[in-house]
Amino acid sequence: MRTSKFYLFPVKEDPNDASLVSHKLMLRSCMIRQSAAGIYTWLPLGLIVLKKIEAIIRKLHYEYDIQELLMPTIQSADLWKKSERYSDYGKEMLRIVDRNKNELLYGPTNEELITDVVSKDLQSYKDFPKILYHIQWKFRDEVRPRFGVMRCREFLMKDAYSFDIDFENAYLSYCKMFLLYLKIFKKLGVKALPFEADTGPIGGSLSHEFILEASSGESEIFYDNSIHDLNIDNVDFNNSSEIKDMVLNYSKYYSRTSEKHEEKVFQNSTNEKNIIRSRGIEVGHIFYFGKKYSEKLNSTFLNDKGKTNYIFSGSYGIGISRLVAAIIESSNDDKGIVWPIEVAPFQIGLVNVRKGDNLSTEFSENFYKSNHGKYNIIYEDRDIRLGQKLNIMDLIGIPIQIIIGEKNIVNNYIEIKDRKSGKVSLVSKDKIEVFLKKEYEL
RNA sequence: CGGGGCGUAGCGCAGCCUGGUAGCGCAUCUGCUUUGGGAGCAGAGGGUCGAGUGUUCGAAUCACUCCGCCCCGACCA
Repeated sequence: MRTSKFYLFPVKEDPNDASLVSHKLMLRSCMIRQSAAGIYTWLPLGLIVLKKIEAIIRKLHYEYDIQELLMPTIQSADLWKKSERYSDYGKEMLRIVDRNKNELLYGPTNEELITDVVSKDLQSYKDFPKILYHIQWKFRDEVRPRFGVMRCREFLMKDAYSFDIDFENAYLSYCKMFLLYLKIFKKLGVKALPFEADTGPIGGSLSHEFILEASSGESEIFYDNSIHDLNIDNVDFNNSSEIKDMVLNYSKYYSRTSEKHEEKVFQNSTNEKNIIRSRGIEVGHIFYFGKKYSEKLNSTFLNDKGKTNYIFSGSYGIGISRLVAAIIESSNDDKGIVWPIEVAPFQIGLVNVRKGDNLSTEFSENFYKSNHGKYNIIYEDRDIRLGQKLNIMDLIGIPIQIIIGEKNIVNNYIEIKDRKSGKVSLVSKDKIEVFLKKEYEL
């Protein structure tokens, strides 16, 4: 993408309405625009990031046979009355009445709906297990929306739902999702840890929150620092006992949110030098709730003895729109956003220092034309001052900045700047690909 | 839902107390000069001062009502 064509209107000054760094940077970098309290428009730059996160999540779900579907944003109140959550969910739920005076609602979550959908198809024990997910906009009428897309009313969530024949299998699904979530966050370049958590209005008996450590986070967390040493890279997802053992390994280390925190247990189970008390942003939440919804909605199947049983379920959410803000919150500096390369809107920022210099412009044009299919490039091709070009690249957090200027190009060199470290490398123009491969595995 | 603050040009703000028909910086447009980290000079365009009602000869300014947004707390993905 050329900046001369891209919808990008960065601003220098901090917006008045924002207090959180991520919120300020998202507004300044032209990623989002507010439309009402807790409701935002995603502008091209922001949407690219959102889509990148979606793509990574989709890919990993697909690898583990978890299939995507798409449920509506608007749901009928009937199912919610059956599950008795129509009244329980309270004012958080946005209620709508249609022209025929039918009660509808803008979905805050989808347990009822998906349970209803699958119960018509999953009739035999042979049809299990199944895990389905969708990526859909949700609406929760927050008491106090704040911090930009961090706590907004309309937000994008990936929510998955597992269906099993008994507790044993349902627990295995839970464990699979537990590890999958760790995998996803790692792939996103984000350090999120699992914490024992409250189940809230979703209900159930087993629950973990995945939290990204950040001082501005709303969750208070307590954990054993050794949990960082655990590594899931070599777990075989086709081996049930390996999966369960790995989750068990995690549960050996103390890691709880404030709702579940017990100071004495913490101190007795954790080596003093490993005690971490901190804050963080909840980016994922998984629940096991068994028959809670299948009983209310009468979702049953026949087991191998021909007997009718209720389906066992769990649900698994990742706040995609919140993740965007959370990543920025944990990765920024005084110049702006520092994207992990995995989710950066563009991997490479190609900066032509001076449009008037023929050699630089010719090389920049050629490099862009022959490489924008291979790499994700934003090409600064405008005739503006260098300071602006570089500051914008830094603000919007482009990880690799290739700078083409007359001083170096006459000697067949270009500069490659690393956004995170600020390190600038002088690279021969024929060795760019080698350099990118070696340094960034591109 | 309790407490506080704010609403004036695309953005950030001043003006309000003490009423007299709106100003600054950034951004935008034009011209010239500049050109390796958000340039300089000269000029230009852009505002029913959140909405309504009232007081007044006269309201951005005073009073009342409403709306919107932000922050702190309680609550929550």
